[in-house]
Amino acid sequence: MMKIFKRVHLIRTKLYKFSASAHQSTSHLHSNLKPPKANQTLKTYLTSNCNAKAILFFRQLLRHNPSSIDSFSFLFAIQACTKTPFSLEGQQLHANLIKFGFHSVIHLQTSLLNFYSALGNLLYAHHVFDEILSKNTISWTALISAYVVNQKPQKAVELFQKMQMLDVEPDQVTLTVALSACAHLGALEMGEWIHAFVRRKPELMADAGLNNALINMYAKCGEIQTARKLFDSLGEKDVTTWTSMIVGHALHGQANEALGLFGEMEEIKWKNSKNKEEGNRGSSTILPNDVTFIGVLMACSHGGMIEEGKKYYRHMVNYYGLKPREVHFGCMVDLFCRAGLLKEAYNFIIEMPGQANAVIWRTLLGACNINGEIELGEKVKLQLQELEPGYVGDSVAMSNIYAAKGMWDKKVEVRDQIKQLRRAPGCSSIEVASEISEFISGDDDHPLKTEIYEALTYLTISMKAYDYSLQISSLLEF
DNA sequence: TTAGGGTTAG
Repeated sequence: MMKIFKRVHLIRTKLYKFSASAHQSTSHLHSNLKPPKANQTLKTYLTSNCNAKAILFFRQLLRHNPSSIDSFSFLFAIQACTKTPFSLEGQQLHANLIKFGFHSVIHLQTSLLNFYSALGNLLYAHHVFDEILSKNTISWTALISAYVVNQKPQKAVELFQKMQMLDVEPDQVTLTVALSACAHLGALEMGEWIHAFVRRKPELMADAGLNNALINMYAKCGEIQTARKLFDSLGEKDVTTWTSMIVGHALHGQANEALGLFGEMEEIKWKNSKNKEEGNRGSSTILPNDVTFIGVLMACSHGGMIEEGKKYYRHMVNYYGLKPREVHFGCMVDLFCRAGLLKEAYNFIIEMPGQANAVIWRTLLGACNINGEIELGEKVKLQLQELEPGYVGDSVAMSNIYAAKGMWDKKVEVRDQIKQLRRAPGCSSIEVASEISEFISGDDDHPLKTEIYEALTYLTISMKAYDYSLQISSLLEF
């Protein structure tokens, strides 16, 4: 163990020296550059979502007119890579901005953090954050957001607390992101603490996004009445305010409340269009979006309202012209499954455009388990075998279906297959520490488990960071 | 001309 810590220390020292020397040698360069016209073009591509064109244009500048590139050009180019995202091009930009001496420009660093987060690469995102010398509220928020977006809410909350300890003042965006983490975790106490913090500052209380995040947090933490009270108290409501509340009611099985709110939303729209005909000015119209319909369909599904669900689905497509996404198909399958209409669910999956994902098939497999549908269950299991062959849960569900019907031979057969699956080694992220990695996976109750995990985490970060600095130098050609 | 945001099936 000591050897690992020493190694980690050595790597960290090397990295620190690498990053410090880069800052010293090049940080003066960007300040002398004049803002070029080229940035206008880059920005136009970016706002019209022509991200590939933005990258190609940047490449042309780099090859033929590098003196016209400043830190703004890099910023727009990184943003173009983040939106799509373009993984390799973004990393090449990272390498090039180091070459240009822009690596300690905080706007670029924060943008890079966001880029790596969009790739799902939290190690690099965190490493870019570590390299920021004077971390501010925005860079902290970007890091916390990266962990939330990548489904690590616990880490996000820890960072939010660390930020407080370091006396970095959170703003409305930080609090919104932190509330999202609380909602994911069901961390009501922390959510309430944030609400109390918000109440003390009038400028925060006026922020629409923050209020929406509060409604969502209360609803997800089981405090649906508090959520509704807050919702009713808000004067200005946007589509997300309505959607958050509809989803909240739907999750609590309150289908009538959810659908009632959706009705109110549409009523405002009707009133407004009538006002328009009569030449009066009404309040601003709020159109439901595709997420609103996820809430509506969830309400129908949780409330066992099959016909209503089908009706709203048609309404979404035919009246609002919204294109259903995979998630909407999933809602419909869930709707049929909860009502025990497994054939309908299966037909819906077969007829939906594109390939159904594993989650959708798994919803049906779960329903087959509850309803003892062996034949259909086997058919669904074959699909899942294709999509995610190593997923043990599907085999467990299948073995339960057999067991419930007393088909013990079949059950034993599947159980044996599960054992085979488990024999495959778990994912060990670090080769050098494979021994420890295996040791942990075999002993969940080990008294030093936390310490070992900590050491492994540090080691992973350091190794990755080292590898990252090497990659940067090999990527300098763009 | 700059960086970070909320709602999304199981």
